[in-house]
Amino acid sequence: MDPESIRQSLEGSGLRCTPQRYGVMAFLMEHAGHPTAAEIFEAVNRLDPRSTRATIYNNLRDLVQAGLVREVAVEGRSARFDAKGMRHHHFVCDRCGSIEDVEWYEVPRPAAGSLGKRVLRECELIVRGLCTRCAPRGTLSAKRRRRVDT
Amino acid sequence: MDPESIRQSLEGSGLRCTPQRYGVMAFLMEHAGHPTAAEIFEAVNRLDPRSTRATIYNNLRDLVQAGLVREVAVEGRSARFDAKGMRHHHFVCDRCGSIEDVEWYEVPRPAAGSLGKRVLRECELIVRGLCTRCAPRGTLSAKRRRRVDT
DNA sequence: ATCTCATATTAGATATAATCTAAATGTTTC
DNA sequence: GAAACATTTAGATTATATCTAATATGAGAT
Repeated sequence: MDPESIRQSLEGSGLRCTPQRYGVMAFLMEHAGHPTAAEIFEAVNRLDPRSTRATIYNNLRDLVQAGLVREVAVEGRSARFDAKGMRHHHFVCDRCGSIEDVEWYEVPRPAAGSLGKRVLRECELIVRGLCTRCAPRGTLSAKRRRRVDT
Repeated sequence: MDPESIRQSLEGSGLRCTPQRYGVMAFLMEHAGHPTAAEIFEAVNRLDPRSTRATIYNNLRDLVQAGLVREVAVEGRSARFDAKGMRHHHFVCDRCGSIEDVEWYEVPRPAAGSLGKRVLRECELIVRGLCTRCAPRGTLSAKRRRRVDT
């Protein structure tokens, strides 16, 4: 990923290109696996410059607000983050919570009438199921399902 | 909402119809506003029988697992819960995090090829924007946006 | 009706995720 | 280089959810 283009997209969005912020953005662009904040924290801190947890969260929030990064909430798990590159939908694994991209295709929007006076901004599709790592093993039946490492 | 039919849907799913569990289920069926666990806890405990937080969470988990209730995760906010009645999509307010139902309509599923060996279970649409309470006031621009009461 | 036992509930502790605070540091503007 | 502003930091704090181990209870069997 070209460092200069990262710098430009940050500054183009009114964000200063600090080493820490650059690190978060660059990591997200190089790792499309939808990491959690904790994973980003760990990965970034194996390199330089190191960041504190608060800085990671601050920068993720700024990047999301600037529209450069998308945050995806998953039931019962930590949020995951995703550099907005090509448009795509999301596949969420019901078992391990991992997120993968699904090739983009147009989805019809709800009729204006059914929305009333609400303002529609975005329309996103979440596909749920079992990822390839989880599928062969099928569904867990244990009542209190334990988290699974991603 | 007919008490007997609630009892039956619980038992039909292999869940004992305890007063606490019944209370959670009945509350969700009577309040389609997608309450959070905390809201359910509060509401249920204004009546009898009272439940502890753990019981509310246990029952919500059991109900979700039994397929009677849906959990909806929202970025940066607590999970919300929804008795599965008629099929519908969800509208999430970007500003206050509230969830409203959007009339159901069929959405095309991703091509099998693009999913690879993943198992598709469900396909849900999330519509984002501003709810009627938030829309007139427009988008907040404050950098550190505060939570808003729902 | 009562016995039995897996299931459910409880209080409180604990874990996890995310945010806040206040001070220090870095950057830009004049 | 001083003022104004933005960012980072360490650590405390909050919010959300889960766990633990003891106790209670519902529902089928007797």
